[in-house]
Amino acid sequence: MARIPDPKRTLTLRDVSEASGVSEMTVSRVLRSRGDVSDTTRERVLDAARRLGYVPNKIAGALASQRVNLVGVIIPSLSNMVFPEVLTGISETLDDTGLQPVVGVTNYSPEREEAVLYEMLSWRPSGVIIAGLEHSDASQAMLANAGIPIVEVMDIDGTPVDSAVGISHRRAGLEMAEAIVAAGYRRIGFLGTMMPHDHRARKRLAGFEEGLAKAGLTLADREFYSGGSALLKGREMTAAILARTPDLDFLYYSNDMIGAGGLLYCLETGIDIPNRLGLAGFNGVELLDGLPRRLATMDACRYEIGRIAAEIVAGKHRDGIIGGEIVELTPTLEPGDTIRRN
Amino acid sequence: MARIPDPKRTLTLRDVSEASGVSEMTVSRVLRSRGDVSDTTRERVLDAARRLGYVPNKIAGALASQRVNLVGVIIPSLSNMVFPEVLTGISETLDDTGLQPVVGVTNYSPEREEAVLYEMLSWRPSGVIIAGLEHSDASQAMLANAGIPIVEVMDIDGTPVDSAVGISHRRAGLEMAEAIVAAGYRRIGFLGTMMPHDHRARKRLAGFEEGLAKAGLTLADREFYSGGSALLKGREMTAAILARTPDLDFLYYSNDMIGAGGLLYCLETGIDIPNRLGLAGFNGVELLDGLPRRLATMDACRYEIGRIAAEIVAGKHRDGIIGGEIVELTPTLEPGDTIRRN
DNA sequence: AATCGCTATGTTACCGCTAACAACTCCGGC
DNA sequence: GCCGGAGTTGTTAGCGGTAACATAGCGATT
Repeated sequence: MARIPDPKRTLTLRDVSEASGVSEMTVSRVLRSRGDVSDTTRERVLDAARRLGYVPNKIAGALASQRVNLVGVIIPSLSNMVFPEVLTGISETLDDTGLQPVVGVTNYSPEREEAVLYEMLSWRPSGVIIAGLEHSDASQAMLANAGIPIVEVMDIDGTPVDSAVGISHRRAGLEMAEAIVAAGYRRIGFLGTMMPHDHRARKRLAGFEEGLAKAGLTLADREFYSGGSALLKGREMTAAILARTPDLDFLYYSNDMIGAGGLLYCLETGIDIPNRLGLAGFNGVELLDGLPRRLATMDACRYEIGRIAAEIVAGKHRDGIIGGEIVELTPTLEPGDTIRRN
Repeated sequence: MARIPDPKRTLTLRDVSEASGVSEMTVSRVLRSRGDVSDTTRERVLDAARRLGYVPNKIAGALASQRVNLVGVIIPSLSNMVFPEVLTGISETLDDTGLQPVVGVTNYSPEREEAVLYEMLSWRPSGVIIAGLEHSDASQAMLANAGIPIVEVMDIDGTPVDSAVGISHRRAGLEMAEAIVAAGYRRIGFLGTMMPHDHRARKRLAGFEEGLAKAGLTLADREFYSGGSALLKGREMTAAILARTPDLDFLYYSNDMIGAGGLLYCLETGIDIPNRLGLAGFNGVELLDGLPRRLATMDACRYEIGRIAAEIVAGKHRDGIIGGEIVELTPTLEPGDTIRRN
């Protein structure tokens, strides 16, 4: 174990510089591998730094260099399965850029989003990736004036501040409706969350109803929930909606988790899936692979969204282009075993 | 929209000070609500700051004040369900302390843990919450010399650097074994992950075998996996182990997710649960509530662990005590419907 | 009226590091 | 022998705030 000169005070460049007999500047150069330093000096410095257990102070470094290797990532929730996957895409892409993601969670609250954004911008990150296109006026203003790359992710139905990467949830809902109608279902129910700030779920529903309307149909019934175990809620809601409107022949769930609950419920109850009743969810979560039947769903391109957003922030996506990019990904319908095949 | 003097340059205290006709120091005082400032001045400053869209620079502030309102949180994974819940406990508790969590993910790799820790410490956080008690020598040294509160969470079977909050996974395994033996099961199989760095899963298994040994039993068979959809893997592994060792009468899963997969498989196959075959998992995840039967499990006190860890870092847990606290929580066995009742 | 004690505000000196530039060494080429 | 340039190291001046202390204003006290 190295001998620590003064256990109370934290080490600075000066300590390393004194321990190795060179100037602070040279130590700084060695530790950042920047500029020319002779091999012997480098070794001596690295040795001293290691021996002392020196950890650089990025606060001072960032202030002096006006450069911060942080990227703010603002998402509504961590318990949703969806966002961790976006994060994975971001992290992996950022890994070889020297940039580091810093995550903030808003719980679908615009006020918290504003607070989190303010806090993040006060650390002067080199970019921000934020879920959704809907933000408070103050948040919009902060994003617009931040002077750094901003990427709004998940959704492209709207006008981004700067860049955007995502899918059209309106279209996702619409296409699902078309597929369901094409499969011959007519009495269709919707089950989803009650969250007023989940704009993407709202847009999917709007697109879905639009798709039904094209075929002259409307939703036969709907059921909403908030909070609790999604799988359990899926069961309960399915039981409730079927009790209320027994002649439904299709249930569209706003996410796979409640869809999976509904699927389990129907299988137990002995309902003939997909003939008597069809089911579909949204997201394409991995979890579904382990279910007794494969729930029809639509992939949300989560990993890909994260990857591209990170590339844009890092300036690696189409070199030269600085901002204002809009990347629309197209989700694919996975019919699974819960929609009739024609 | 406010008129921005110079769109290129980012705003500083000086801009606000000039716009409001007071010194930078007074602006600083207003924005931090520290010290006495007259109401008229305060209003004038706040107005100017709002009008300009000023966002304070915490980098400069932190350097000058030697105070950083960040708490580093280092966890192995986000896709595990378990850690997001710990995070929730941490966030909620930190919320009214002015402290802010910053999350780093290691993917169960000691090397990445070391890198993430180094990166975090270089931002001089006011505390670190880190999962597990096993770290590389370098990581241990960094933690020991950081001069800030360190809380190692999840596990208490070992020696913490500073404080620790968690459960004894050894004992959790042992108690589960005792319960299973008491229920009359004798041919017991284990199914778990192959990750060599998941020390907690390893300790649970060790405790479990210890518990079996007390009754003169040993594991009849075992099956490991890595990667992929846990639910699906649970199915596959269950099929595999039962094919190989058909006379097993109990399956102990290292986590609820694979346990749930196993449960679904067994129900489909028509195996008599819990009489012909008993099942148990670990964690007590909310997901289980939606399953056809309630899987036996043991709660890992995730939320509580997060809450207490955050309190310790914030200095709110037993005021006066600075560090070196060890808090052991005791998980409770939830027998569910998959262990025979006597 | 001089003194005291507040409150409200300003001034100065850093925090720990890095950009920019200066300086010095050593080498070969003319 | 002098010069130019490359390679290496040092010096200086901030980056944008805040702690600590200084100062000004003003009513109350004696």
